[in-house]
Amino acid sequence: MTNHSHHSVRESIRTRIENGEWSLGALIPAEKDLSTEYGCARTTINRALQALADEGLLIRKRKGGTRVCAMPVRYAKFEIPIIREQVEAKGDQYRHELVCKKREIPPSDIRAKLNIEDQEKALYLETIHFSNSAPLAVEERWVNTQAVPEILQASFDDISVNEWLVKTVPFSSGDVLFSAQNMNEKIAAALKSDAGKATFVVDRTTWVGDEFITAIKLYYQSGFELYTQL
Amino acid sequence: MTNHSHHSVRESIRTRIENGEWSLGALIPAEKDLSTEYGCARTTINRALQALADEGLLIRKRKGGTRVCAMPVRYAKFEIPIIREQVEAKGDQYRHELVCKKREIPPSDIRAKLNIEDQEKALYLETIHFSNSAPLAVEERWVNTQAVPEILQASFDDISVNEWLVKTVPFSSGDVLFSAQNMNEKIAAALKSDAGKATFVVDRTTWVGDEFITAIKLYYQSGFELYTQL
DNA sequence: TAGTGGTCTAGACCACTCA
DNA sequence: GAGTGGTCTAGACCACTAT
Repeated sequence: MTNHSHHSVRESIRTRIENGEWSLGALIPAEKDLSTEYGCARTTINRALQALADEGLLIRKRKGGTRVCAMPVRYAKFEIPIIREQVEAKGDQYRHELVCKKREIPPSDIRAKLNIEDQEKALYLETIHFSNSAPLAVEERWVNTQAVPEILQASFDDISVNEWLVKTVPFSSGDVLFSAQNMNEKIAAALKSDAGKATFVVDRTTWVGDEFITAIKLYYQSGFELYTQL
Repeated sequence: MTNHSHHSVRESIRTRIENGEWSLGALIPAEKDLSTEYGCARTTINRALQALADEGLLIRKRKGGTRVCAMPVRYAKFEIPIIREQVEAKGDQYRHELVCKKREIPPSDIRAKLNIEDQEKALYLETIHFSNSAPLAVEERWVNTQAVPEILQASFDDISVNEWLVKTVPFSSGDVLFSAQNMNEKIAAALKSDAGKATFVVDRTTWVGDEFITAIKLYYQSGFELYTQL
């Protein structure tokens, strides 16, 4: 086989693994042997195998060689969606409504998450997101104003808080917690639903470097689904 | 700066982006210029920039050059967990109970998902997963026995259906749907909870090549959380 | 058409780790 | 110590696309 391109080599190896040519945990040929077999440079084989190792299909060790992963772990990768885009992707019209904006001392769990000192105030914002004038999600957000003082001057008539932050601190890190909860009275009222209905909850904390920016809790309308692929 | 390694170059560029040296959508220097600046081969720069492009931080076009992504999209990546490991990772003891196993014609939505013909039977399995003898999740699973006929001979005393499938068809593709639902009477009974409580639902379809293997619906105990990082 | 990224090569050296 | 993967280099050619 004379195959030139790390893509084709990668897919070829992937197919051979899926077809069971090498079983779980088995050693596959060394890079130099594969480079002979495929008739290309070792660099090309290396590139292909590294990609498969990144995917979790292979495990590679110097001297130990390359093995088919014995405990294949499936990773799912999905976008943390911007709600406006979620809505507009469906062809619906997006709208949001800021229902609360105040500066006050956050509760202790938020203080801990955002690393805010005891008597320090933060900005609290509550937004309802609409899809075709039906409420899609309620957003409760605390912003660490020490980290992003400019936000106190921003108005959120045109863009949502989230979009403002994405533009201002675009490359942040974060963690996310998904769960299912029963709506309380307040959330149910905002979503024009009934208390007790199941709501998909996304709880997210965001930081840049070692500064915590914001903590968000999103309650989605009942029936909401998050899709992804393996 | 004389820096030799695509890792360090990658992190250096990442930091420069995060620090706003190049703004959203801005053009960054061409590979050959960066290779001069960093004092390394163009290949090394290429490797670093490709990695950042994979992450979604950069957008690259031939002739058009490399730009900081104007609409940064955050990706979350997480493992599709094997329940046993989820449980044992917490130091708890795992146990499962097969409460139903039968061959019958699946409902139409399952037939569509698994591409099963109208009068064809499939295998239905219902399992309860326990963590320290407290029910953690209920699993409803349909298996396409035309794709995996060996499963009819397997007993599931030691390992769960999921683990059997992972071992037998390790490298499958799939899609996943997360949602929040209110427990119905049956699920609530299995989880020793109450009907109406919110349950985190994972709905997953798995295939190999163009053959559909299995469709799973997992109902998690109320309070369950799925964690991931950005 | 010219400039950019995409890729391949051949060779080299290093780092790790198994025996 | 020896065999494996990890990485870098310098040069080359190609593919795409903005102008």
